[in-house]
Amino acid sequence: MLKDFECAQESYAREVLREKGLKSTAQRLAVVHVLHTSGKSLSVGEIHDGVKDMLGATGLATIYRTLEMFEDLGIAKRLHFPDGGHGYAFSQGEHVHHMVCVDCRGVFDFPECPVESFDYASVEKQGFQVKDHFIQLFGQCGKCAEAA
Amino acid sequence: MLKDFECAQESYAREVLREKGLKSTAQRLAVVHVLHTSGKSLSVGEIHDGVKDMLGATGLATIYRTLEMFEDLGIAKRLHFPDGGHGYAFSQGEHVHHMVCVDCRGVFDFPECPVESFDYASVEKQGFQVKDHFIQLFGQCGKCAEAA
DNA sequence: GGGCCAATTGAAAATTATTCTCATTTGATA
DNA sequence: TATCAAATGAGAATAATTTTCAATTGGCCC
Repeated sequence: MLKDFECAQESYAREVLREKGLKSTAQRLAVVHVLHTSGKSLSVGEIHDGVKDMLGATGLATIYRTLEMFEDLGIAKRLHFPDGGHGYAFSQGEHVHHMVCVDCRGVFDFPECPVESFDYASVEKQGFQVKDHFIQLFGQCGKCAEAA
Repeated sequence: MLKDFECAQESYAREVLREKGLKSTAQRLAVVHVLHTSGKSLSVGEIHDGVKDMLGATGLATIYRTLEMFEDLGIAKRLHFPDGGHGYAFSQGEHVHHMVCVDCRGVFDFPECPVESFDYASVEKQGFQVKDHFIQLFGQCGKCAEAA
C-alpha cells in the first residue's frame, strides 16, 4: 500500500517504526512524504493539508500525534522561528542540526556540530552538567538571495 | 513608583525602554522583576501570576504584549523545551546564550558563543549565508544533581 | 488469503494558548 | 499640574492543541 510514494526517506521511517513495534500507517508515511518532499519547515496545518491531498480526509489529531511521535523517534524536528512560530522538518540520522532560510523556510542539514568540540569549562565551573543542546542556524539560501 | 523593587536589572530595562521612547510602566518593570528574581524560565501563566502578586489584577494581554516587546528589545529570551513547551527568561546584553536545567528550569548565562568561531564553509558551499543562530544548552544544575 | 487483536484513526468536543477591540488609565514631558 | 499618546484591562474572539471514544486497520499467525 502506498508504494506509489515510497522513497528512501519513507523506507527509513518504516524501519524506525518497525524497530519500535509501531505501525507504518498510510497517514504516518504520508507525513514523511510531505515533510521530506517539501524540503522546508512546514506548519502543522500545511502538513495536514499535504496529507489530505494524498489520502483524502484525515484527522488533524493524527497529524499532531504523528509529529510528536516523529520527534521522539528523530524522524522529524521541530524548528522555531524568530517571529515566534514553529514548524516541522524531516530529519534523518543522529546528530544533525538544521539551517533555515528565513525567506522560504527551506531547511538544510548541517552535519558538523559546532558545539561538539566546545569547551564547557565556564558553565561546568558553575556546577552544570551539559547533556544536550539545540542549535538552529538562520540565514538566506542561494535561491532567495538571487531572487532578492 | 515601584522603587521598592528596583534593582540593577530593572534599571537596565528602564534604560532600554527609555532609549526606544517606550514607557517604563509598573507592569513592565514587574515582568522584569519576576523574570529576573526567579532565575528560571517561566511560562506566561507563571509570569502573569508573579505580576499579579506584585500589582494586583493585571491583564493577561499585557503580559503577552510585554514579553513580545522584551524579546525584541533583548530584555527577555524565549526558550524552548524538549517536551514542546516554552518559557521566558530574563536576558541582558548582546550575544548571550542560555543553558537550562531540565529539572528546575533554572537558567544560566553562557557568554562565550560556541558558534561564533565556527567555520561555515560546508553550508556556505551550498549557497547559504548564515546570518543568525539560536543555541540552547540543556543539562542539570548543581542543585538538582545533588538532590537527585 | 482470512481472521484476530492491539494499535491507530477520525470526528467532534473540550481545553489551552494567544490575539484583538475599545473604553479607560497612566507615564513622560513641558 | 495639564496634556496626550502610549499603555492597560476586561473580556470576546480566534487559534492551537489535546482528549474521548467508537470505528477502522496494519501486522502477524494460521
